[in-house]
Amino acid sequence: MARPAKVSPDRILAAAAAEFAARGYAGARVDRIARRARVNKAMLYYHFGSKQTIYRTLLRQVFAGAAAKLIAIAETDRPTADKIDQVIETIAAFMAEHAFFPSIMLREIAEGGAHLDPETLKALASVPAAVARIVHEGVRRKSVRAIHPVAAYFTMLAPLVMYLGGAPIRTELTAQHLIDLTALTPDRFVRELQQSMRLALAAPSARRSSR
Amino acid sequence: MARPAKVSPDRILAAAAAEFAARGYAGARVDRIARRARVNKAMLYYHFGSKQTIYRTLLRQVFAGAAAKLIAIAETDRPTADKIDQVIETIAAFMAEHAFFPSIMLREIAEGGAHLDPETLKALASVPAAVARIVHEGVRRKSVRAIHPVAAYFTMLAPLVMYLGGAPIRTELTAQHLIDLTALTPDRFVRELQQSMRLALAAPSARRSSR
DNA sequence: GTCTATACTTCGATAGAC
DNA sequence: GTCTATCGAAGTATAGAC
Repeated sequence: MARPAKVSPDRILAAAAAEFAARGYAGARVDRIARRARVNKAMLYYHFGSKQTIYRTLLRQVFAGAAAKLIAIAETDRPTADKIDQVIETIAAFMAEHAFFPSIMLREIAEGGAHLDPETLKALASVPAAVARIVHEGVRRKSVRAIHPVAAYFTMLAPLVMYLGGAPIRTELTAQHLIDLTALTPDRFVRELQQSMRLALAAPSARRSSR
Repeated sequence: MARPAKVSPDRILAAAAAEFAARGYAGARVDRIARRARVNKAMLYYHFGSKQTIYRTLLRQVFAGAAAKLIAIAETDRPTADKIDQVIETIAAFMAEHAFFPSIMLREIAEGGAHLDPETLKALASVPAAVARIVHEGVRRKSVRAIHPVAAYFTMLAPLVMYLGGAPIRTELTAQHLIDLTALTPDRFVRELQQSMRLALAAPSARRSSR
């Protein structure tokens, strides 16, 4: 559902992703989605039936895609510290590939899931669930300090989502000379975050290493 | 601009805060703001002139309020580690007092500042600026490890914003039995985050303490 | 499957009486 | 300052020809 997309529904979903990310559910315009997808608006209703259905289909796909990658990491049998490193890297890569994902995630959290049906909510929930599972295992094995897995989830992924989703406003703030972002590339940000999380989550016995 | 509010404009701003937080700029309805504020819609236009002006006025106030608290912390002469602890605590308290703040912040980041004028952008920028200043000072004094101050800002505050702003959706996920939030109160979350940040940001020489 | 034209609704904003 | 009534624009969705 990413960039190429030859079939109508896929092109529509790709266009919808950009529109919903930039404007939010309420701000998104069906006409604009149709135009961006280069399909007639009637086609869009022919395939999906409503704006809401497009939105839910899109979110279900993207949450399921992200969760699948995290679950694959969880099922590895590597040390938890490595898995956490991978979670950060993998989500960063996923968001780089699906640039609309951070914005939509930020908006949906703020929205309280108002536009989501139970199935889509379930897909959304599988993301923190997968991360929490990894952290929980680490805590059980005493390689991660005693922390609530959901607290760890937010500590790990919220910075990533807000940093990557905040790219447009940072551009704006930089243009107005209101903030100094010298040398903070996305790549460096990811490495800084990995480092911070290694330090923040390591069990006391496992501390000292900073790689 | 918080809860009590006797004068019309203040009541309008308080109502607008709730409406914008719950629905976003595009989703917010002027009629609903007027109703919530128990003023006639015409009064609302009499005082503010447009939906956009209400939004900008609100955001300028709230960002300035948050930044003021952070600047006060920055100007203290306590150890940086303590200041960082205080930043987390203070922002958490500020968001508890202004429950609409996290949602609006999440939305505005996703929106890329589309509805903001330069002055409001400046108010927004003063929040990360204050935090970055504290971190930068710590790095200079070698009590904080070498990290980009803006990276540290996101690592510290994004979890707080997403966790607190995500309260509605967590309620939803909990009701559907899709996530386990046993024992993760906001208070515990704040303490976990403070702990994580102490571990993540301490300079190598200053490590070992976990209080 | 595809398109044009349009029905129906909602919403931001204002006119104008008091 | 306050209210009622309403305008005009914009938006989702659909009917119906091809």
